[in-house]
Amino acid sequence: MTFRGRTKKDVVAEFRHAEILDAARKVFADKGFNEASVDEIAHTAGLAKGTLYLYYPSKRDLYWEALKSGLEALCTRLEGEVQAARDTETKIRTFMTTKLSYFEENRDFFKIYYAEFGHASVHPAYFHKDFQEYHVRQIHLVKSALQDGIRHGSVRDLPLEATAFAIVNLTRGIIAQRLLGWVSTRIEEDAAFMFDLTWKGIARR
Amino acid sequence: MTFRGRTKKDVVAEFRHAEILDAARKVFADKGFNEASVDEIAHTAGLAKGTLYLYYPSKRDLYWEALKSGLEALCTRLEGEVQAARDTETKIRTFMTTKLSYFEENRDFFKIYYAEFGHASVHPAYFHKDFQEYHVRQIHLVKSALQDGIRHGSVRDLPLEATAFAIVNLTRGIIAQRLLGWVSTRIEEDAAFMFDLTWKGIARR
DNA sequence: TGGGAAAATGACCAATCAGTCATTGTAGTG
DNA sequence: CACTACAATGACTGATTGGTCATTTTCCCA
Repeated sequence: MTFRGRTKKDVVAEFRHAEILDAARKVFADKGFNEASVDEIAHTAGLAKGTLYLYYPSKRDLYWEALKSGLEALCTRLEGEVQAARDTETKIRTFMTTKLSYFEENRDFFKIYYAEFGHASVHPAYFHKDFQEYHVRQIHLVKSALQDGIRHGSVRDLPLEATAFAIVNLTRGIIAQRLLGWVSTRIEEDAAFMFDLTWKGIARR
Repeated sequence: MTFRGRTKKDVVAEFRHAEILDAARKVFADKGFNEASVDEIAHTAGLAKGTLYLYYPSKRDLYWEALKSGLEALCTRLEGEVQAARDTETKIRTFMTTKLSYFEENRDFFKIYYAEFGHASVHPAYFHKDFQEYHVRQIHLVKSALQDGIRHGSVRDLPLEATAFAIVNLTRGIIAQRLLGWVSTRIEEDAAFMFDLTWKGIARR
């Protein structure tokens, strides 16, 4: 019996993959790559170590898949919501708030994601490159919004790349600060203020 | 024979400590904490492993000392130069440019420094707290400058903490981007633009 | 229900490496 | 020069852990 070409076996395998990624994300976020042991990830997923190796060929691969699946979901969501926004102001605001919401729903993922920035230089080249790609996608999204804004006159003439980077980076900062528990303000306040500051900085007057 | 109460032995010991920290910074920056072996650090410093343990009690301690000495120097320099600046505008600009210069002279240190942000949550509590202290010192410096600006009317009324954080974070972003080699623009351009954006965002009009 | 295939298991192996310490080298002193 | 106190060494050890694979369990179909 198959359903859309997928056998029951495929469904089970897919479920296992997702289960393992979830466990991996949890443990990697808690301990970091090196301190996390494959045994612990397996047990968190309710499996034996050997089983885990039937689904992922190495610890590194597992790590990268856990990171990548989160990045893919984040980027897709950002692209969807930002592109749906009407004007530049809303697009920029949406970028910030969407990312913050995603953070609140996926703290584990963000811990891994931001830890990776500090590490990218020690990882193998192929890894680094894929990682960078996701960064570029986000920058590109903001750049497009800014370009529209400049064309329509709501945004002053600015170097696109640098401005987009500043916006992505400010958002990053708010999240990183909260990950480290160095802040007690409400997240909406932070977001609102960050947007105000940004808009004052880039809007035409 | 002593000089200001320090024997020749003390001088040699101090020199060894500095030598080892330098080597440690180099290797940790290159490989990250876990991939760096104590053996490699010792050999980079031109010593045997056992000797290194005469000066630092553990790999972790060595790591923290390498990080801390750099942080101390950075903070001292920032405080000196920023407080010497006359008006708020110059203070903010000085904060940014001084940090960028320090980065260009101490790439190794910054690699460790920024890698640590992603890791702070997995390190022991005492470590985390000391690390945070240096962050607070920088935030405080910028906050004071902003407060002066508000008092004198050059800066609009803003939430100090959040604004200071945004400024520190923007600077961080410029540096991080360059560490990762994701950028080809001249650093002075980046700095000038970043300041322009910030000042437009915070100045009274 | 029985048999065969696929999935799951966890004891095991090999490699790595932080930290130790018995031994060797050296500098200062009388 | 001889002696001592301290600095330096690096072979060694114990602990950890990524990855393997022979064995056991589960599942499915005839």
